Amino acid sequence: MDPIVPKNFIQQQIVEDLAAGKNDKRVHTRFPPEPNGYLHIGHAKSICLNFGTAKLFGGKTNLRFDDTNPAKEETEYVDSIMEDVKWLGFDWEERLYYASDYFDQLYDFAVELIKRGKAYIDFQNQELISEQRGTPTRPGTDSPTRNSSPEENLRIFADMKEGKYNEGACVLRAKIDMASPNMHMRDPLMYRILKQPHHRTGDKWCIYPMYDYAHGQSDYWEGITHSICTLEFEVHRPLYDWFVDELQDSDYRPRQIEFSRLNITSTVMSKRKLLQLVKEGYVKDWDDPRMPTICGLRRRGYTPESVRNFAELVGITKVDGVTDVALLEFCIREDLNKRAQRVMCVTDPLKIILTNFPDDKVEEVDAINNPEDESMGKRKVPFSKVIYIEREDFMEEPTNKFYRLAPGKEVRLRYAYFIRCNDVIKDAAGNITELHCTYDPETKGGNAPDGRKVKATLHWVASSGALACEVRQYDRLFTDPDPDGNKEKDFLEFLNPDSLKVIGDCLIEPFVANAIPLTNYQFERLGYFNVDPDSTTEKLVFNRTVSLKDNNKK
RNA sequence: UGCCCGAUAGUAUAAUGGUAGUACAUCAGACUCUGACUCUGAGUGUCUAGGUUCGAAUCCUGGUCGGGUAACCA
Repeated sequence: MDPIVPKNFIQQQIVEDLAAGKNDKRVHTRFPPEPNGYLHIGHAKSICLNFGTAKLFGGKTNLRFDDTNPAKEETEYVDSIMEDVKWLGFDWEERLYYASDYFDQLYDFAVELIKRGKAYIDFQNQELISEQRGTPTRPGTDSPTRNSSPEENLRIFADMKEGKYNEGACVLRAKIDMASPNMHMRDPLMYRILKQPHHRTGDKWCIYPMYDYAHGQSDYWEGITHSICTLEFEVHRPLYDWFVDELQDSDYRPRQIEFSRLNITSTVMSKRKLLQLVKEGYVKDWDDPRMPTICGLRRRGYTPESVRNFAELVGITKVDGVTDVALLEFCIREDLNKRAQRVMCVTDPLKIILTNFPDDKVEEVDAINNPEDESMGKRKVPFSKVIYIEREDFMEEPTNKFYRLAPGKEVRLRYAYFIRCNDVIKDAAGNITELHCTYDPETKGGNAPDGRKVKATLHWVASSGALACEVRQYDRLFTDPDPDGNKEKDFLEFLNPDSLKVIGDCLIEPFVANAIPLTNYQFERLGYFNVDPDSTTEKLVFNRTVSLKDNNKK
C-alpha cells in the first residue's frame, strides 16, 4: 500500500503517464542489447533502470536482442549477455526476444508502407544518397525514384528480398521530409541488402531492417510502454514516433525516454574501444579484471549487490557527466566489509625469528572471521617460531608518524602475541634478510595482563602451515581520469603500464587451502581479494578487488 | 554553424514558485587487536545578464559553455 516514490525523472514521467491512464496503466520496459560485444557497467546502469523501474510499478521487463546487423553479431555475445544479466540478479522470465523474431512482420509492414506510398526503393549508391541528404543548413533533394509508383516499388522490394540484387544495389527508404531540420527525417533507410548469414535466421534473409525501423516496431509488438534509451537517440525520437504513428491501431502507444549514459573516470566505456583493448592484447580478454565489463568486474571480485547499489547511487538524469571511480570502489568496500571472510596474507614477506619461542612448537590462535558479522564465527591460525610480516611494516629508522615495527619497538601480531624487535640481520649488500624478535608469552591472544598498549597491530603468517600464493594487484587501466577527453592523443597513450602487478611469492594462512574461485576475502590490512578462476590447489591465485581505504599519512 | 539536449560544492545527484539537502571525495577529531570499519565535525555550490513575482535553482528572454546529431551501425 506504500505510495510509489519515483527515484528519477523517468519514473516521475511514468507516474504522470499512469495518472493520465495511458496504456491501461501498464508499465512494460525492455533491455535491448545488440549482441556485438560484452556488457559493461554502463549497461548495468541501464539494466538496473529498466528492470528496477518495471518492478517499482509492478510491471515487466523483456530481454530483447537487437540483432538486425548480421555482420557484427554473434551467438557468443548472446550467451555472455544472458549470463551477465542473470548474474546481476534480474530475470526476464519467459520474455526472451530477438528483433530477428520480427523479420517477417517487419517485412510485411514495409510492404504496407510501400502500398501507402510512404516508402520507396532507391537505386542510388551510398555517396549519392548521402550527398542528396543535404546539410544541416541546406535542405536535401529528392531521389529520382522518390515518387515511383507503389506497384513498381512493391515489385522491386520483392526482388530485393529474393536476392536478385547485389549488396548495395538498392535500399528501401521511408518517404518523410527531405527538408526536415532533423537529418534523421530526411527519408531514412529502412532496409539494406546484406548477403550475410544471420546468427538466428541463417540464410533466410538477404535484406535486413535498420535500427530505426526495427526498434520501435519491436517495442510496439511486445507491448512496451516505456522505451528507455540513451541520449544519442534523442534526435531519433521523431522518427520513432513517425513509425509508431503508421503502426498504431489502438490507444496503446510506446514512448521513448532518454537518459545519459554512464561514464567513469580512468576507464573507457565504448564497445569499440573495449573490443580494441581485447583484440590488440592490451588486456587478456573481455573478463580481464581491469575491464569495466560485467564479466571483468565479476572476475575482479565485485558482487552483484555492489554493482546494483552503484547503479542506484549514480542516479538517472540527462546530464552528460563522469562518475568518479571512487564511488564504485566505495560500493564494493561497503558490501564486502559486511560479508567478506577475513584472512591474513603477506605479499612481501619479511622473515622474523622469535628467539624465545620453542623450536618445534606450533600453537593455534583464535581469529575472528568477520568482526562485522559475529555469526561467521572463529577459526584457528597456526603460530610458530618463524613467522613473516609485511616488509613495509618494518622500518629500521622509523619516521615520527611510523608506529609499526622498528628496532626496540613492540607491536602486536594480530590475534597472537606482542613481539619486540631486538636484532636486524642483513646480507653483505646491506639488505635486511630477517629480524630477531622476542615474543611475550603473557600476551597470548593479543592483550597484555599488565594493561600496556601497543600502537600497531600487524598481520602475519607463520611458516608452519603457510601456503604460497600468487596475488594480482590491479590499478586503474588508464593514467588519465579522462582517457577519451584528449583530441590530440589516442586513448591508448594513457594506458597505465602498472595496471597489473603479479606478485608470485606471497604467503597465506592455511584456512584458504580449498578456496573456491570467485570467493571474496578480506586480507587483513591489505584489501579485498577474491580467488581467480586460474587458481589451482597447487597454486592459489588471488585478485585484488580493491585496497582498504588508506588514511596513512606518512 | 541548422536542429535537439543539458548546466546546482571537486564529482554525482535532490529540491518541480517558499529554509539549497544527500552521497562519494577531501580535511580535522573520537574510537579501535585491521592506520580498516564506525561515529562526530568542517569547508566548498544554483553558468551569466535581464525579466515575471511578495518570493526564482525552479517560469520567460538573450548570452556563454558543454554534449548529441548529417552510418546501407546500434
